[in-house]
Amino acid sequence: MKNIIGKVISQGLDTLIEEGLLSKEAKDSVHIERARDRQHGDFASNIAMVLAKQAKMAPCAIAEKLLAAMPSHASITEVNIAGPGFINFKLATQTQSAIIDTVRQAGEEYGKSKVGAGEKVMLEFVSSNPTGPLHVGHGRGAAYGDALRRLLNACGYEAHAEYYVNDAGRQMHILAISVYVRYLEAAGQPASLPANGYKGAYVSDLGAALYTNEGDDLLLELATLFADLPEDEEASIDALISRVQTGLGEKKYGLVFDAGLNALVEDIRQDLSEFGVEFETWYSERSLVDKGMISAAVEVLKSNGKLYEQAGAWWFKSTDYGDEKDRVVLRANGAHTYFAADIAYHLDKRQRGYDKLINIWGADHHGYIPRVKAAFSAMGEDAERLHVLWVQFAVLYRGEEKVSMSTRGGDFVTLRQLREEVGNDAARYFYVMRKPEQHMDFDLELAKSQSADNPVYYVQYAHARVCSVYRQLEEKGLQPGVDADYSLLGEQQELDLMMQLARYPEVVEKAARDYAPHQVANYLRELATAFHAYYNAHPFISSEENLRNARLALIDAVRVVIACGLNTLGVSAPEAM
RNA sequence: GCCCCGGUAGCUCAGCUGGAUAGAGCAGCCGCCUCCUAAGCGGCAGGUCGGACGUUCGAAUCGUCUCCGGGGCGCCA
Repeated sequence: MKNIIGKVISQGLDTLIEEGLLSKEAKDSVHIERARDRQHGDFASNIAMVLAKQAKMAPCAIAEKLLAAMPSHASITEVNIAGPGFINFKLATQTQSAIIDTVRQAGEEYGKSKVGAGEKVMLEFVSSNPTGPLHVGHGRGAAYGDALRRLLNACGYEAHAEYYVNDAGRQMHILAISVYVRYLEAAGQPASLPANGYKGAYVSDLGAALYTNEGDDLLLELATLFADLPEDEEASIDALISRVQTGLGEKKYGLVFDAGLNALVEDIRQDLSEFGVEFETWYSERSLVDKGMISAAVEVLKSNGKLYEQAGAWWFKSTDYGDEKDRVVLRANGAHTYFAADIAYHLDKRQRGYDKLINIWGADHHGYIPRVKAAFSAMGEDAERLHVLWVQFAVLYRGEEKVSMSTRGGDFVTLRQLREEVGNDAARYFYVMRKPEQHMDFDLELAKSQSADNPVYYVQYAHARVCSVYRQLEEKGLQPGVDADYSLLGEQQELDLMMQLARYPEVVEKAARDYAPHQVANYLRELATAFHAYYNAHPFISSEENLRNARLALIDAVRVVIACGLNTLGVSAPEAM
């Protein structure tokens, strides 16, 4: 429809250009949008106002000349000039109603496009440290990342989801030590968890399970283990880690370490899977180390002249790329930093053939973005290929009270708890209905007690209502007709619905381009509103067969689009509620 | 101190590649089930788009400054 109008305007401009009123560049400025207000028609163009300056004419005067120069078209029933110089177009009903068949024929393919042209996209998200179960903050990243993947795939990209498992850092050793202390307790030993160890109940469960499996094999002399630990909390736990490591030896320590790691990764995987979020790959940080990829990456940077040595450490010149300060990649003690691993990881993503890399990080990591982009460039990659998006935290409230969230302290609401309370659909919709960079107040009391007010039900209800109408039809022994006369659909609500249906592919494309699934959620609410209004205003199962068939076809198209949209968000479209 | 994100109706938020009277949900008030699910619909009320200046025919939208809220600035991950 837009194309038709564009063509008409373009032809009109050609005439004016020939007459010397406008220059050839005028045609580059043609912009057509859907009219905001019904009264303005269906589409509008601001071309006359844009060209006013260049032509040294009043917008309305240009509009009038253009109007006279534009050829008529069967699909356009009305053209007029309004406001400061908008040209409004009204389309023929039969042109608009064609969308009904378009939608129904496309089915679940409706709205999909090929704009991505098969570009391989790596979407990395959640990637929470496997030191505890996912909490509601991670849920937002999961819902957002997965919706984005679905959106990109709908637009012809080949998007894969990856979870980067941080299984190589100090935090994992702290988890191991926490599990070990709980193991000792399970063995009846009077051990005590360091102040900054992981305190969640799941750690006790892991310790107890470890005792069940290994018995007394992993016991160490308590007196020497806990004697004379440094006063500083961090130093203390580091000392404890190294004592347990040497005391147990590599193999036994590995048992303890893996007991925590494997159980938690599996727990996270299952949690996400139940949430409808599946990852193509789970990428281990340790595997980067084991394959020597970190040293390889460091060597590349060294040979590119991007590293220098100072105070025994190797620094990356990220300031050359606009970062605030240079960053350490190899510490004085020889160990690589997390940053070094990340450099190798991003290089590996490219080497695995991904054209575009999208990372979704929590807001607490945003200061980290410049150095990663810097390193990416320094490796000879195009920084434009790397997009780092970040989601703001969901600040949790229980009524008026803010809920503190600390994984170490074990005081947090898990994603699983949230899902059980409000259900997957409500949780997912709630998460993605806000744009990611918006701070989000997540009131648990509200989500739990008033879950029926969640907008997801409003949209799902529209879908269920259409299904219900078709069930009613069947009960009355009627069949939806094959031939429907759409010219009977002239009611305002019917035209509104057709317009909404036609808009869906544009919404999907824009949402994918903006990395903004919330735009789909907003659209669905608008479509559902239009449907509910229609439902209340007009009976569908009317006695007049032609009208009935036309209306049934229209609402079936609505059902199809709602299902498409909900699916894009990872939310189900129930046939009954 | 520097950097990033937010500041739009009582509350939670859309709108932001400039465009016509600034939108939705919730909360409030008034109506609507002999009729396809009332998890619904119709109506009323509610706004200095944080503030100032600037750019423009036109600014919630762009620029500069400023105020408020949140976050980030490790040889942590």
